[in-house]
Amino acid sequence: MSDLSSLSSPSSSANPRVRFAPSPTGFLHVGSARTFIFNWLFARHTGGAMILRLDDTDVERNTQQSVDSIFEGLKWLNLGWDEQYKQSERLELHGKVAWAIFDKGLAYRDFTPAHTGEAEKSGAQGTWLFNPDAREMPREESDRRAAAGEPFALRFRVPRDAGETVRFSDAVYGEQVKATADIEDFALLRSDGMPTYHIASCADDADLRISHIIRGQDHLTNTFKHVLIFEAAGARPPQFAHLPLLVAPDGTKLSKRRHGPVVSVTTYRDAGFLPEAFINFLCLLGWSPKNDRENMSVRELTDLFSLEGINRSNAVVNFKESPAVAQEAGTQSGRNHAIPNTDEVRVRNPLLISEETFDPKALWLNAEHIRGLALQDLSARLLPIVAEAGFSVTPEKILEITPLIRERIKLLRDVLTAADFFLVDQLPPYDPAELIPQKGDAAMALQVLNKARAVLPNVEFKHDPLDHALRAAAQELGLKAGQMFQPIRVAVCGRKNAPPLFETLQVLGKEKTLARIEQAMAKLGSASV
RNA sequence: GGCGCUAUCGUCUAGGGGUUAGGACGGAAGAUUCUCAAUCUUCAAACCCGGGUUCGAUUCCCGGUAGCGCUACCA
Repeated sequence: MSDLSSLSSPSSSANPRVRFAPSPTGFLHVGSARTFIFNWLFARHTGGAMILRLDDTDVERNTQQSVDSIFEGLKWLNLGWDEQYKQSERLELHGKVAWAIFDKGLAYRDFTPAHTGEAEKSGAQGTWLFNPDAREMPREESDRRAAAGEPFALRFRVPRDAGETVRFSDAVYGEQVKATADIEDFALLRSDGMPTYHIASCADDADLRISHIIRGQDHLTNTFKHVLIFEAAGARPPQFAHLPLLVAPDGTKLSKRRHGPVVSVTTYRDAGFLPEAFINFLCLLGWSPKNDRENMSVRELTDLFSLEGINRSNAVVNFKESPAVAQEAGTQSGRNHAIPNTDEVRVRNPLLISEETFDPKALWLNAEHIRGLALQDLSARLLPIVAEAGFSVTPEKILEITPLIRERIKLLRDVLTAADFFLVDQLPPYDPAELIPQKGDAAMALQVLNKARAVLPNVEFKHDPLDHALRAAAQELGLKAGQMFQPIRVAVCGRKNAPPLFETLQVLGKEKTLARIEQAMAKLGSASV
């Protein structure tokens, strides 16, 4: 009954079944997100099923906060999944499979106390394979000590015959072979009875009829152990596909502590990335459609995705370490770098992340996707951001503003800085000198504004009439168009860099425009006296 | 230390025994425009090192080096 052979041979025509199996011990980071995405893409491309499984057998380190963070991130990705499981609710299965392996003589009890860890970890560590005393312990003695209540771990009895090998074929890395002589007798069950990752994962993969395991390359060498487990449990190993790892610019693996919030999915969300752009970006790290396409929708990615397009070398997420993080890392070097809460603080202040922190390509792709969005769609995504920032604007107003900023923002949150002057009643203070046009002086600025104030009340606030009126005005004053437009632009926007003038005035409206021109003139007057 | 994986512009990548080694981001310059963007054009920028195989290697093989991973009763 506990043998998995009956469970594990789906008919060959069955649709693929893949899983994403995060362990809730931290925030959902970009590497995990990419693994999820590749699995999802593979499932959708092949018409298979996507399964989400929480690998939560490490009760010590699991947190609800982490579970929440994972779901939060996945929800934002908006891809979904078909089935959902939790390993902690499947412990019985794991135990059964482990003991079935034991019953076949392929596992044994090890009464040696657990390693305390660090001691033999660094440097001089030899190649530990197993404790002969435990491995060779007669079954009677083992049973007796277990019956007496002595704690033990259950270990896999890795074959030790000379020349024996374990092999599997990886869809990305090709044929893999390893001598069993190089594989230690790994644990299946801990002394508290809880399953280890290896047995829980394999038992579930077999039971859930997972056909393809697509996961990070950090599991490549673990896979030999897993093949051993599958075979011992009488299950056929699934197809494996290992993904190259995502690493930081310094080549080390992504870590919240070292690299800050840029490795957390929700940071991208909060900074105003479009989920489809973020997905697009992640797909380009370690995978290529091989046709020079870069900007792709989720639909296109699904069509194009294949395991063959995955490459084998680690990819750098080219972010910049934020100054705060870098500085702190410097301060901490050589110390025990265990400052709690700092991660949390940064994660809760996503706005501290400056645009330059992100991988420039991610930013570019986001801008591309933003430009590709329909106006209605974009404005609908902008609205909540504006509202959350405390501005009360109507959807109609945002819709009017959207085309003016669409080509000028890289992140959704940029709406707050790109369209600020549409949103506020009172312009924040600015330097009156900004009002002075090229090759002009304060008098010219005043002259321009004065003219505008005279002309504008009688103009219809639409692009063309404004265009004609203001160009005519410039001509009358003997000024270049640019010299005419700049003082007005600064008067209404509070800065030189802004969307095209006529559209801006149209959206702003006559009343506000005239009021701001008035204020600008006052500023100039008081500044020059 | 042992075992494994990897190596093309700064970054993501395409390619592959003979190529001007392609694309993209970023950078630089220019065009355009009422500023800023967007857009367009152009430029700079790479096959880790050493052997071997070969008429010919960046490509295939071996070695080195480097990076990464695994080496837990973490996952």
